[in-house]
Amino acid sequence: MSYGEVRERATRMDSPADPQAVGEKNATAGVEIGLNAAIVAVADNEPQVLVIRGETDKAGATDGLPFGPFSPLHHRTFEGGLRTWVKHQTGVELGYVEQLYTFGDRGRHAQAGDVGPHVVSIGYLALTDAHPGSDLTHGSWRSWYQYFPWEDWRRGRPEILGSTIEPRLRDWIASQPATTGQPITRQERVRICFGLEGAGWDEEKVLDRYELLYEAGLVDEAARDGRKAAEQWQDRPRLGQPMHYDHRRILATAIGRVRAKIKYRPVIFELMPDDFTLFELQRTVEAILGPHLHKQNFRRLVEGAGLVEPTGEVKMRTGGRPAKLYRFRREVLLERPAPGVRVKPGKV
Amino acid sequence: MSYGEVRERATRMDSPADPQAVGEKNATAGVEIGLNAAIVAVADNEPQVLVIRGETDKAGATDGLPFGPFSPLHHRTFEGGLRTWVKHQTGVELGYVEQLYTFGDRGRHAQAGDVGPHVVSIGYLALTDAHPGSDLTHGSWRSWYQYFPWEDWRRGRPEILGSTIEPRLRDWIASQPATTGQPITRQERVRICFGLEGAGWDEEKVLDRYELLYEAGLVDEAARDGRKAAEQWQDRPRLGQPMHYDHRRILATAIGRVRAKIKYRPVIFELMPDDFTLFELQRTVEAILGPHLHKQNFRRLVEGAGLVEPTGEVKMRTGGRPAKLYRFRREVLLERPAPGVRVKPGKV
DNA sequence: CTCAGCTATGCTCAACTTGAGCATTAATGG
DNA sequence: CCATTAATGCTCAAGTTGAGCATAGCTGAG
Repeated sequence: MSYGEVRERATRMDSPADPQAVGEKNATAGVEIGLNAAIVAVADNEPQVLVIRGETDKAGATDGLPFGPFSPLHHRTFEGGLRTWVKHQTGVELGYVEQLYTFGDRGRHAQAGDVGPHVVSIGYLALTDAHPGSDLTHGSWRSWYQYFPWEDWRRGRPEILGSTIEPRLRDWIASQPATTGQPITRQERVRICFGLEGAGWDEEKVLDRYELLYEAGLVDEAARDGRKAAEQWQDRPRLGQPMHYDHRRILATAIGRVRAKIKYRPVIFELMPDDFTLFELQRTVEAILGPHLHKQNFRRLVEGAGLVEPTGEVKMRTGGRPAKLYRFRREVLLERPAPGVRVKPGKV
Repeated sequence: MSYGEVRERATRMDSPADPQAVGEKNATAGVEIGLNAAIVAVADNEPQVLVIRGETDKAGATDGLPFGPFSPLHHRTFEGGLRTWVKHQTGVELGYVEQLYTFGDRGRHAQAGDVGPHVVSIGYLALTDAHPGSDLTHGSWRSWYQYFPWEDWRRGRPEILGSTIEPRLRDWIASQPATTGQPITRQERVRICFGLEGAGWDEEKVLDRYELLYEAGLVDEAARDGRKAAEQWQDRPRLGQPMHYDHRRILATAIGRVRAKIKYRPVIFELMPDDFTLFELQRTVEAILGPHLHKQNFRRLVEGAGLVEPTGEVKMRTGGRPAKLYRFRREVLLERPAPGVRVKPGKV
């Protein structure tokens, strides 16, 4: 299957304020299609995302997701186009690829005052077991929790929630106009999204949380897009590192999707080497999901679901008793309708 | 929130072979954006989808989904654009709206030999409790099982599976080239998708089943798109009514998505009147999902999940004992992280 | 060489959920 | 008034889940 020739070109990240820089062939049109990919790997128990470093603005360097124009003349399918330019641009061979969402809202994506060609970006999630640090020609790997520090619950509830996010959200709640016609109050939205007042943290609501922070004017992107920011919080610490355009939103979508997906599809193995110990698998799942999992139950779950089989080897030097090595059992795809790591967050 | 003025225009369905008919402003471009909506309602215990009748070809009239071009000049958001033109075109006020997928594969969407402007269509799912038969200005309501008869398991396993689909698929399996490099055989794909040999029917795999039938050349769209069809099956009965372009594929995506969604989001109530009996609710869920549900357990589930509350009224003339009327409990959204009708198909 | 320390792995148990069916209640139509 | 038809209530066995105790088998310090 040939997807046609591919133009190599710098990523859009190199010229973020210049909409004309993309898609010469389509420049006269009202609409251009761009593909954005959240490319995810796990290394050293950290969920890594491939970002392109942008130029430095007053707040420091701003990262963005890899971006490539889609030209129907060169690519037969979106996914084919994506795989090709990601390979050319970054050297990374993608494994699992899934379309996330098509973003086209004016005012959210574009810079303020944009009246030029409209860019519709199709967000993709891609998983790979590429070793971070290997042959990247552009871009670099970053922990996704840099951009979403409140999503990392592996060492318990993240500091930033109590210290910074909650106070700011309380202000936002307090400033709600009395004459609200909203079906649901700010207070209740915050409660649900952030699991306050006993509501429980739902690790899949990554996008909801980000959008709420955006709406409350608490992430840098909000101010940049012209949204009235919460004045009193203009100073540090800011809530996670911002990204170009709506890329952090796309990343939030991606994180939420992987977190949901690993529960009913064995995509976690896209992020693992061929052989692994059950605890390594658990660490990877925890890296993705955020919270700690109960070790013995995780083991029971994974083995019971027929997701893995022992290789017969053991891994020594674990720091304790040697651990059996396992591999993914592909046959599980033929046996169960929705195989996945059906974990629900428990205790350490 | 104003989405700007909207051009009223005939749906693309009126001129299916004329790619130039859409998006005058963008005609010079390589890419145009179209929005397709699978608009779903339930009436008389049938899941209905709003279709536009196309002109008659040799196989009879071919239906299509409502289609509207997206112009960034006129609409601020995709969803806003969608709601507006659906309202103008068909008179239907949409309730719940959700983006499904962006389709852009050449050769699948387009007519054979298409080298003109490329159309990227963004598929949407919309739910409404509009009464079929009410003020439709264009389009008409059709049971979605017209297009997917094998998905209707309410009266047991559909006839068409054993009588027609299985024999044809067996031929397809038998004709698999021996030198296959596929990781998974045709036989196993069929087994998983169609729940053969004890694999169990998964009502959410609507798209997988349709795509497999397409690949096997067993749906009319496959032959139309130039795919080598299974010669011996050119005659009737054909497998479900075909649709224009890739619209049946979009509808399959929509059906699969609703079937999955109602299990963890209370979207089923978008399809219900304000007050209803639990059995009416069950019938609606069954219409969507396909299979029969265990009545007492359904009741336990729905009440136990806090999804509904009694209105205090009863409905007489049920044919037996009067049934209590219930309404949707909106508060459930604030109480549970993922409220929905968590049914799993059981027996009658 | 031995034991403390550490991780892997095995096993148990109570609480809860789920699938299925029996039993009872309350209308309707002749 | 009774047979019929639904609606509704309840029980029970089997399976799942959350949590913790217990044992196994390395490594490194002393």
